[in-house]
Amino acid sequence: MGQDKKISAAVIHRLPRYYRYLGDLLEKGITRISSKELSNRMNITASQIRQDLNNFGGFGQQGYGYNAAYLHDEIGKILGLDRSYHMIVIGSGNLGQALINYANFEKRGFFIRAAFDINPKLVGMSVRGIPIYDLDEMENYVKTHAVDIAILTLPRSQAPDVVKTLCDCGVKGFWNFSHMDLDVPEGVCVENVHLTDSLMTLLYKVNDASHNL
Amino acid sequence: MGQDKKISAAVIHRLPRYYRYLGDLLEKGITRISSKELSNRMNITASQIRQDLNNFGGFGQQGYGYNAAYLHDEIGKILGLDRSYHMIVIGSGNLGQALINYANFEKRGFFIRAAFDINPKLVGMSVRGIPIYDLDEMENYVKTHAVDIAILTLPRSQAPDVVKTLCDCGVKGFWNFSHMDLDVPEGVCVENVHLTDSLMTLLYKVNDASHNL
DNA sequence: TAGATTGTTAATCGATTAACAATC
DNA sequence: TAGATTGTTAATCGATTAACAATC
Repeated sequence: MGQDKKISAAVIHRLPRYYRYLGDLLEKGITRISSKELSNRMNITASQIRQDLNNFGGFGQQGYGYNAAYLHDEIGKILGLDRSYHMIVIGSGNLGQALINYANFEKRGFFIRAAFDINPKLVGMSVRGIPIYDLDEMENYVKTHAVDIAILTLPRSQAPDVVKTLCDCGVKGFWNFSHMDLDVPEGVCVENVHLTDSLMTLLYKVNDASHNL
Repeated sequence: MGQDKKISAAVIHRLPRYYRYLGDLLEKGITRISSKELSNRMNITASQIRQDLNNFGGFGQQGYGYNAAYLHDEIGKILGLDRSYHMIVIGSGNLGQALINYANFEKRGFFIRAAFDINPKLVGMSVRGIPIYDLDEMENYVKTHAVDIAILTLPRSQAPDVVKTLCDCGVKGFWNFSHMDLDVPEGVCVENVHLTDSLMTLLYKVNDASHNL
């Protein structure tokens, strides 16, 4: 990416949010934005915005601010949105199918190419044109097709075996919706979406707020 | 919750993970665990575990460690899992229905009581026994039923109006899957699940890892 | 030029880690 | 009692915020 020093997780997690806000600005026809103005909209400090961006380069201009379209585009490149990705869904139940049906992914260049399941009722079906194959065929599929990312929407008990197989086949990215932390080799990346954990966090906040009335 | 000093977001986000690991230990029949042993399993430091827990009280015993069942139970109480919650789903498309179908929520005491949508094809249907009502009926429903949490799985354009109405009716918790940051009054809590942001974060990591080969 | 706002260095704040006395 | 491990204080580390010189 050009930058050398290690970027902290906190910064990386803010990048998609910057990207989203800049996209919104463009839709509203706003072409120019200062860190001050963006900080007001995003509820963070202008200093943090400038620090974050300067991890990757100087995208602004003194006295002017940032060109929204240019900055949007540059953050897109930093995130890797300037190319497309092949994805597969492992576990084609409700959540897996919901993700397959989410058409917006394609606009961003995320293409779900195949889905897998062990349930004979699902195998052979297709969802929005995406075929659901038997899980037994997964290994062969991954060996014969380029797969950038595996989306794990399967029960946790099955996750470790599947992950092992996919790692052995060279899959480097896992978007993990199974309620389990994965053990992967060096160089393999995991992003967890632990829905139950997320909901519990909300409960804590709601209860805490009601106690502090 | 008894504790007085403010608990940081970092700690709160780790609580469900502790809860999950302790539940796993119990399933394996492990009754006793030291912070050292737990730190090995969770890949964090023992020091952090002890610091985190001591925000809420002293749950362990010198020379012994922690009783897994007791600690699990106590963290459950801290999270508010000792009571049940009424939830509604706003936006009953693929993702909304997938969440309704996720039966595990009920085991934890999270009950989805009703769903809403504007799509006439969905209104009148029911999913796993949960009725889908017209969005117009939402306000009346919330005024006549106890609703702890609203799950927002609707397009972002519709989110602000719905949130305004629900806040006015006294809903205090939002589990937000719409691709937008919500503006809510003091005392109302939001937990965001920004799926696209999450996927972009994964892309960054995957690309970064491949550059550093 | 004068005004605005960046990029960047320095100061502050908070979170994590280390250390150890207390104690089971 | 001796050994183990907590609860808690102190040290370190990193992230956020503030400040300001550079410059468009």
